[in-house]
Amino acid sequence: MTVTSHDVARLAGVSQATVSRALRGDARVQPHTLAKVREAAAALGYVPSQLGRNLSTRATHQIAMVADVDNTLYHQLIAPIHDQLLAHGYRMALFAERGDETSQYERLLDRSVDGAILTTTRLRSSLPYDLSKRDLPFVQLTRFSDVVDWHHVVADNAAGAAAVARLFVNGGHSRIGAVVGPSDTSTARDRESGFRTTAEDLGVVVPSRWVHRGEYNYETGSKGFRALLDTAPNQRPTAIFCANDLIAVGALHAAAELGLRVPHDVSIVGFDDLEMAGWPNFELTTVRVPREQMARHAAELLVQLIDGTVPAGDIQRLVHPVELVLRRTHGPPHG
Amino acid sequence: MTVTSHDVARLAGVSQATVSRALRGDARVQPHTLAKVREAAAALGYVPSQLGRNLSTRATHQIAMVADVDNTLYHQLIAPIHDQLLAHGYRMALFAERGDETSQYERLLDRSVDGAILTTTRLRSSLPYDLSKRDLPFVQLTRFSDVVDWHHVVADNAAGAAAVARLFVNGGHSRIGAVVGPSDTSTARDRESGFRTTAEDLGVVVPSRWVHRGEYNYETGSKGFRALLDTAPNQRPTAIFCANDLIAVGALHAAAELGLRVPHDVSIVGFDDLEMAGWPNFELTTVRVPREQMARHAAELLVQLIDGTVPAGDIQRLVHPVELVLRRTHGPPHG
DNA sequence: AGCAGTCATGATTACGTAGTCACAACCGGT
DNA sequence: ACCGGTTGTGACTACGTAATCATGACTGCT
Repeated sequence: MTVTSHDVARLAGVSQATVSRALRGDARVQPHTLAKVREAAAALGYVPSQLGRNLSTRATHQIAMVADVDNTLYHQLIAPIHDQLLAHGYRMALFAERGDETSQYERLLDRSVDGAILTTTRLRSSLPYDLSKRDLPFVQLTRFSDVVDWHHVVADNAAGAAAVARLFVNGGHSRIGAVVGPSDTSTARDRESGFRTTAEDLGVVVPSRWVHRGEYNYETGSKGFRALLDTAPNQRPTAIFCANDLIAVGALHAAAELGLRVPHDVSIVGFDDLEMAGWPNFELTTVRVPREQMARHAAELLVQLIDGTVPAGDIQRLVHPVELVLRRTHGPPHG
Repeated sequence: MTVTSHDVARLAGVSQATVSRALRGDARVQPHTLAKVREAAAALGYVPSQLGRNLSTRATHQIAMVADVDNTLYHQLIAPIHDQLLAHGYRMALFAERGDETSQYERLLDRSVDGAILTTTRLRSSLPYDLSKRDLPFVQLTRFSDVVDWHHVVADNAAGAAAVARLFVNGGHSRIGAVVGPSDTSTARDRESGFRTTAEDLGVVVPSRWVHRGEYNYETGSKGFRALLDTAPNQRPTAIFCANDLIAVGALHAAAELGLRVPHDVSIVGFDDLEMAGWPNFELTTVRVPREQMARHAAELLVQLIDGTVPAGDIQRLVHPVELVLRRTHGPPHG
């Protein structure tokens, strides 16, 4: 049924080994032989079996991308990683995060992938620890685990959040709040603490009642904004730091529904600089995270870990600088 | 280095074959033996190699998802397909569409995937034809090729577009235009012709100068809208059908920048009903495509083609009904 | 011309699993 | 006690490739 290298060998009148060598471009095969093999392969429509190749070389040239497929942000990481890996001859298998870490575990260790990029790691995830014990090359992207010190590529979340705090306080705000992400992620921790400690250093305390916490999504922004703003004007913050742009968009919509003008009544600043942040109807002031660059960097690092260019023990902790992008959702406080 | 079933066999004092049977739950192994094997496997941290399994069974339980990773719409197909496949024990490998069809070809035929879902097929793509010749099970999702009649799961694009035409014409519009997708896709063809023929049947001709064509993205919407609307009020259409929501969003922003009120000055209707279409700042009238249902349907069909429940020759042409969603971007013409 | 060295190719084997076949132990019926 | 049948397990092999090792032909040097 399936055409194998043996079939090609038979037709070309050579051995299977020669077919294998010829089609992989081994320099040792005679031009004449090469031509015969190529011709036979083409005549039979031969495509080398990746399965045989995988088993023989103990490498699949496939890497696992563990991501949250419901979240826009991760989609934007997928494309650059895919391309970068492809440039090195690797394919991408997508492993959606669905809460159950144990199910990932076996699938990552069954030799069907040469390495992995983890993007949904929580602070107390043991998956990174387990994988490191088993010598599976992997890189944590955007977030990392506290359980084991391991390679990661992240944004300078603390610095970005600090820049927002300075923007607010230096802009004259003294009543500031935040809608932050889940506390078991390194991004949420670093963004929240970077924001709060910097504000405090500048003399403005962010009270806990003005910090709303939730998942990184639209709904958190919408609900969180209402929780902080739906009260008397003198009881509420005049500036809100949203821990990512999805939250900020939810907050913007909630503001519109509450009849609050942005930035006149309340300043809203996001984080990530998703494409939509720049759209005319948002013009969201936010912190630009060099996602594409980070994604490529992570893919590159992973490939180097796999081929041994970077030894697994030489832990890479790559922090990419971020940049405050000033648009139209921030301003001085009024009233 | 790697722990194999032979290692487990040695420790448990049984044969490799018994290990294989025991861990796959074969009923023929004695409870006593099963316990021994399980214990040995756990002690060694044994994980069955997917590579060995793949080669032995000639199945990978992995399917290829060929998609345009730069397009939001496809991201929303990925999650449901992923989950549906996972429920049947299949993984998903992501193959980004990067123009070069020949490169996909080999990667789909090297036995590393059991089947494929194609979402970026163009009308004259020969890939579906080639794959069908090679007996690779696959399903076309959202779009299909004209080159070969093959399984596909699509929305009723013509009916959806016809509903928009009726909405416009019955709502009193007599000057209507459209911003449509690339002419080499079945979606663009069916949406455009459904719209134009229905409008004509109702007595309103859509002139070619009011039909702008481009890729399915924001920029097409923005440019196309300007091309049709940036002229004297009596020279321009009062209603625009956008062939998808991304185009509609681009059009909405262009309208805002041109100072045109929607729907007072111009009605804008999209297609797809992306999540953002319902956001408070858009409230886009559009045609709802049951993406999730279609995606699951395609995944289900593919699994059935692979396991033979549906014979490859029994071509499935599944057309999902669509629904007009009336929001705030359509209305009667003024002036 | 003889010999070490190179080169192209073939023969054989490994990779890790699952499937086939063989076999020994045991069963119950006569 | 003999025999056909069942049952659990082991031995062996296939899957398709790449790597290792072997071999015979040829090269260039003396």
